[in-house]
Amino acid sequence: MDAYEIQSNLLKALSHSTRLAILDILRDGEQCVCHMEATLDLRQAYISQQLMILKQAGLVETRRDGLNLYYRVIKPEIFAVLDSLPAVTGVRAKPPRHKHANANCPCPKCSVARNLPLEGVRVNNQG
Amino acid sequence: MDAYEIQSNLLKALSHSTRLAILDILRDGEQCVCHMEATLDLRQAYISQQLMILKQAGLVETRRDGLNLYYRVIKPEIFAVLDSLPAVTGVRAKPPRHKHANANCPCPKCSVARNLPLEGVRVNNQG
DNA sequence: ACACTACATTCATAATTATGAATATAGGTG
DNA sequence: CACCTATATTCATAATTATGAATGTAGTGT
Repeated sequence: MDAYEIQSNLLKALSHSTRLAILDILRDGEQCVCHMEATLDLRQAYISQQLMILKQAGLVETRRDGLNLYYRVIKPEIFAVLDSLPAVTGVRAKPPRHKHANANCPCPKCSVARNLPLEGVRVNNQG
Repeated sequence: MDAYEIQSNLLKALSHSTRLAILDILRDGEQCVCHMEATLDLRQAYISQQLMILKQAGLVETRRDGLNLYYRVIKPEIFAVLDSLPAVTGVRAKPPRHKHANANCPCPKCSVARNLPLEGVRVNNQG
């Protein structure tokens, strides 16, 4: 496989809007699948498929913590690739933001972000 | 079409080894189709197809000069995209070089580069 | 061991892309 | 206008990708 094929394979792995969104989510560091599911509002199986493609391309890795699998980018250099696109296209995506209020993502990060009491802890309900 | 789709469309236009090679050829400025044909050793119709894809993606433009059509990149920013790839892949393609000695590309640039006498001009043949 | 949770995989098919072969066209020249 | 050259387009099909539906599996708690 010559250099151009290798580069084009990388580009193919990147050239999908869902995968671009996933990578943007991973800019802030590792995130679990359920987080992406809630953020992108897409089916879990679908996201998993896209994650597999990124994994096979050698762009992401996983870490298990209990039930949750956390994905992270292992080639931060791809962000330089992504960041070079707006100069060509003239558009810049604003990273998808998980609306914690509506989502019911059970992963630790989201529970905290949502400012919900942790299990077993109770705050006084006013109303 | 949202920003991610636009970006992924650009990436799709780039994610093909022949098109990457064509763009590298165009780094030095405009080139005619016959030049690419000789350089890449690919059929004319095939190259023309790839050029159409680059054109539809808004990356290249043409200029006619007599019989020859010269293609040039109109978004030099794409070179920044291409240049960001080696850091991820670890490989760097060396731009395809047209071997003037073997090729018989009739375009002006190539004739000159080959150091051949122009039409009608004769140098003394030794032998 | 059982049930549940978080995630992965397989299967099927629709959609798109890749690419060769053949043919068309536009511009130039005599 | 007839013909040549450089390039484009159309057609057909193989190959790949996209994506939903269904199902499988590993880890966790009881």
